[in-house]
Amino acid sequence: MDATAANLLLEHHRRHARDLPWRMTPRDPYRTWLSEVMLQQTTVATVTPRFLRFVERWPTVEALAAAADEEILGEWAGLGYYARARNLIACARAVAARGGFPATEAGLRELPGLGAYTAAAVAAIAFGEDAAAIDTNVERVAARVFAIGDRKAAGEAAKGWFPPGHHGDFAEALMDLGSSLCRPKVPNCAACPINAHCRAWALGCPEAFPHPKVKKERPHRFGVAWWARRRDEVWLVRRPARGLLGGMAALPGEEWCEERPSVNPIAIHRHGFTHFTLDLMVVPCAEPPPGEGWWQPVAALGQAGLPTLYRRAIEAALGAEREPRLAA
DNA sequence: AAGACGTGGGT
DNA sequence: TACCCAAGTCT
Repeated sequence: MDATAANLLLEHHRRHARDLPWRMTPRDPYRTWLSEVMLQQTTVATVTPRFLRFVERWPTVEALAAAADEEILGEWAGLGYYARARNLIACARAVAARGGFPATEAGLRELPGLGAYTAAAVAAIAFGEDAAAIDTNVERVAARVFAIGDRKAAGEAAKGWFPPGHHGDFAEALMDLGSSLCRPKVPNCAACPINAHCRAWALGCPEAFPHPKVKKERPHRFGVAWWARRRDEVWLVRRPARGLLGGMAALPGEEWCEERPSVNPIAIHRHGFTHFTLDLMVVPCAEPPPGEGWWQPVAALGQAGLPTLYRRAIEAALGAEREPRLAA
């Protein structure tokens, strides 16, 4: 592919690169790794404040490795995809135990939570290795530049495009381009530094590449969450370590199912997950259900580390307590 | 290898 | 409103 286009893009990036908090010089492997994991399927706008809190609380991988699981999971609460946080903990401890991050893509790839993309990104950005980090932005930009419909094929084609010695910068250049100009919808091709090298632009249909993903329908499920109150406290539990919201703080409850349970809820919270929609029925009960748990002061619910599902459900229940007439 | 896995913002 | 999508990984 065209080295001219690659150089134009790098030049454009040097002038227009966004000033993001994980882009310090020299690049810190810890911050590079942490930001890359946070950014998996998550926007820069969402990550930025959370990243700053994280590195203020745990400035080094050793500090993170020494923290308790619940503290880290609580700090991750609301960010979603909690397997990332569980892998983050395991990864930090493995890295601390071996005395630092592996400096190669292959070594990084062995760590929990580092897949093909993240291992390449950290190797290239933090260690200067010529590893091609192919993410959805790179796939989309390449799909348009080369007019390739298939995302994965476009990503493969992009590998030969990375300039030797500049893989980290080039990956960031492609990602910034993908988020600012070469957006999924309504790309701003007129302002693109490489539009003269773009086949999709020449064809007059940049939005036709890559081909759209096939969408599948989201089933509906129901859940019961027990609302056990005592003075100014609520009974919370910790969910099982694996699976959906694994290891996170939660309201106690039953297994979720396909049929609407016949209960008398104080509030119903509808929550959209990636692969299904949930109606969580918050049902008052006199005593906490059997099992482990703790009384959480209502005034300190913000420090409970609740994922958004339960934070919202609890807000709805507290609102219903205050305004019974508005209850569903 | 297709499905599980969260959430918030943009349109 | 409803849908699309985001710096993916794991099983």
